[in-house]
Amino acid sequence: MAKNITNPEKDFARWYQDVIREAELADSAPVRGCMVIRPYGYSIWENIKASLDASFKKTGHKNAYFPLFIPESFIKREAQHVEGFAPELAIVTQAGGKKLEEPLVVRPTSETIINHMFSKWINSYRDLPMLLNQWANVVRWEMRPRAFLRTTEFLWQEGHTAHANEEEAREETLRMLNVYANFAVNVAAIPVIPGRKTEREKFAGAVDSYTIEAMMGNGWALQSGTSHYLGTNFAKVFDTMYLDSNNEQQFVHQTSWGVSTRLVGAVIMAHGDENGLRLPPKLAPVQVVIVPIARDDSARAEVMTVVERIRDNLEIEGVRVEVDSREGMSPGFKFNYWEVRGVPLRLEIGPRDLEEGHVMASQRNRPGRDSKFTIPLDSLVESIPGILDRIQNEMFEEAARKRDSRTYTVENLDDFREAIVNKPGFYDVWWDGNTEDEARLQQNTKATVRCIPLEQPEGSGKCFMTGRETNTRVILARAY
RNA sequence: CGGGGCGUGGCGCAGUUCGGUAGCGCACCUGCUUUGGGAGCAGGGGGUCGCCGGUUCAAAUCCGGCCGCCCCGACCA
Repeated sequence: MAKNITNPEKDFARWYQDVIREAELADSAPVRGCMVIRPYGYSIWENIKASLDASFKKTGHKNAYFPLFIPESFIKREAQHVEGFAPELAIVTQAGGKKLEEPLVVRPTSETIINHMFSKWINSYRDLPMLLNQWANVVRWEMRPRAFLRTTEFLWQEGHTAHANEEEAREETLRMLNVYANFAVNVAAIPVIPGRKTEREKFAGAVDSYTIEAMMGNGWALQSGTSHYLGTNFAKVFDTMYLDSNNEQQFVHQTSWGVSTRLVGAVIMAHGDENGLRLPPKLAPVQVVIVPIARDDSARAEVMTVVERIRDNLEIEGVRVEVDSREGMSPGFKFNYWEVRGVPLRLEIGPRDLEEGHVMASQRNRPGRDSKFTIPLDSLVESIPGILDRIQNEMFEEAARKRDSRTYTVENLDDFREAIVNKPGFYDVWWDGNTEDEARLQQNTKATVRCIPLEQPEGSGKCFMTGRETNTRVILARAY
């Protein structure tokens, strides 16, 4: 059992904070709710960024940057938008030593300022679609911050697109949701359920919101990415119009979509175990750590020659590798050090291995003795990429198994009330409720409708809350 | 904002009841010995005890006020 890390079975929230501290992912800042992302945590975010950014570019988007400050009046133009965001705005009223004519909002999201600019840049149907993305920080003064999951300031990307008609915009909305789902599954090794948000849960200002919902280690849900069809809601209040081929003015149809540093939290909570972090190789800042073992100087020299050659060859293969040659620390200490940090693969190389012609390897994702195996020295370098792939796959399979084994169903609210406490997880139920039913559900159980999965089964049944016959199933869960 | 808890070297805590020279573990520094699952010994550095005020010969400790943090809830990427 790892020192300084609470058992996740006993206290999951505490475990989460312990892992963040011990793995040196982040530290709290002097301002409440704000977080310093430390180098190791930040490099996980950089890997997330690099992967998504490539996908955005592949789907035709270009990066741009819009300002941090937004005139307060912009936020107020779209009724739903202002209602949703007003309570959590940080507003600058004074600057340059005097009171400002108009207060400036520190952006909570950029739909408004982007529409302001789009309305200048878009004139003709030939300007469409306009496909932009920005990597930025935003500020939302939430009541209950949690590291990575809900910080006052957070880093994210927000895509903003404008299209000639509803069909194209809706297609874009789902295309980007799919980009997120693919990232979650193939890169973060986290299974997700893509679905539509209910009226109650959708983005302030959207016509429809879509989400990917992931399950964390305690059975709670985490909304891990969202994609919105905004319709013409913002276009109408910002006059974002174009001239169509019939010489008629039309409003653009828009989308916005985003993922944030919350994804780092998702990776921690979906994969971590009682010994700390476990990182999927595709996101791990260090994919392979080599711990050289030597009793004396002459052994060390011999071992290091081999270790350095292996490191250089792995680097040529594109593997992110680090040699832990720190002196005065025992091998056992180093093993634990890198395990807490979730490094997927460890190689131990000492005089004994050189004699026997192999190295000892340990896969972080496997428990106990199963984690250790040997790799022949002469085929070491070429076998590593395959092992990393194997770890990546095993981690996804394990997360999927865990998720599936904690996905249940119930027939009525009373059963659910008990079930969600005794067996936290996803509840896949028939649903025909309205917004009031959702509110009642949350009051009674603290759970919410996470999404209406895009994939719906055949047939019908009785809504677990209203008893009405329906052909819609939804996922219920407690959520972060 | 409601309910609970807590502020004492970097981290975790004891000391507060009953006022009397600020302590322990980990971490850190130096040296020697160690190194295949969180090394040992010796020496050493670091704290105006959250802040302000009061009582007192004397306050981490008693009194008054303030501030902050954490956890649980309402809100949310």
